[in-house]
Amino acid sequence: MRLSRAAEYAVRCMLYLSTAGKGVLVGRRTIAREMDIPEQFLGKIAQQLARAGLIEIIQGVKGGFRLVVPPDELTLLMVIEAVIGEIFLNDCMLWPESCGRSPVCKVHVVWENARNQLRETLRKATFSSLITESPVLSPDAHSSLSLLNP
Amino acid sequence: MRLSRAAEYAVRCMLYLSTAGKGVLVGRRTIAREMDIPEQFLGKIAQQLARAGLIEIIQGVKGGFRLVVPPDELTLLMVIEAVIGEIFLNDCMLWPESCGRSPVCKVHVVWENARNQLRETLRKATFSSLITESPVLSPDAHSSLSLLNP
DNA sequence: GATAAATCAGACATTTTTTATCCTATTTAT
DNA sequence: ATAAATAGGATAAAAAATGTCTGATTTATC
Repeated sequence: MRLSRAAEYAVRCMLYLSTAGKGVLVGRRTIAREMDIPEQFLGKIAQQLARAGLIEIIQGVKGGFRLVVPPDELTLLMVIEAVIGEIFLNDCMLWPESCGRSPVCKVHVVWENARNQLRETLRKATFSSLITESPVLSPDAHSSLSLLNP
Repeated sequence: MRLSRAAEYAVRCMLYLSTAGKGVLVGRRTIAREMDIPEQFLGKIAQQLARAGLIEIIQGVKGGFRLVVPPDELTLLMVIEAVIGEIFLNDCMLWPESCGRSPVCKVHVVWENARNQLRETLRKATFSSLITESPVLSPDAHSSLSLLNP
């Protein structure tokens, strides 16, 4: 019932890119170092974010990632579902036909409500709201100052 | 991000016991058969439900399970957390000290809200409300009639 | 054009979690 | 005593998650 680490990494990455600003190119290594993400793993996650149209990946020397969606249109839900797929809280909701109890059973109604609530909460959380007046980096990430105070 | 099958089984088991009524003894094999749960696995799950004080396990010939809590006081939250532990949606909320971003970062506020909402929704869902006017058994479970129409 | 720095993409490895099952012991009605 | 039922620890099997390795590709720069 927990968020995967990959999704948590994705959020961290997008927080960093949001702080940098839409369209600003940041190297993969930089993000990995600043946000405590295994660099190769970040590569995999970035592919998913790119496929979802949230970032653009630039190859070659001076390559890296850049935010495509403006932070005030980017939501936690978009980032998380880009990585873990559409959120479902239980199986029978995902494959109602395999359960046989779905349309009639009130349990599924509860779960459906819970799911909708959760997704709505995550949809309301834009990255611009998440980075305002709130440090995104851990206290010991000194070098981040180069980004925040250019 | 999905509910474990064990928790789903637990819910099914409690739905059956709730239909039977508080204090009514039902054999493990019966529940397993009627609710499509592997019998040995159900045994394991029942131990957790018993430890949480939700059911009582009777050994010996004519043994089985019986509901301790009345269905109108029994909630989805109680059953699910008895099996999977207290619900947390992400790690940093569970071990804030390991993250270093917890108290300041707004992401965690969002997740905390989401968590509270989810738990509240599940807390409001009592088993008495879940079994009223709603068939709990799959259509092909003929033998269930012996329980429902004694 | 050659080189070096960067990412891509698929395969592979490792670890953790989940989902059971096996087997012996224990309990209890008859 | 016996037989039917569950307990509980050990173990197995499967699935998912978390990375890592390696060769290919892209691109700025010399």
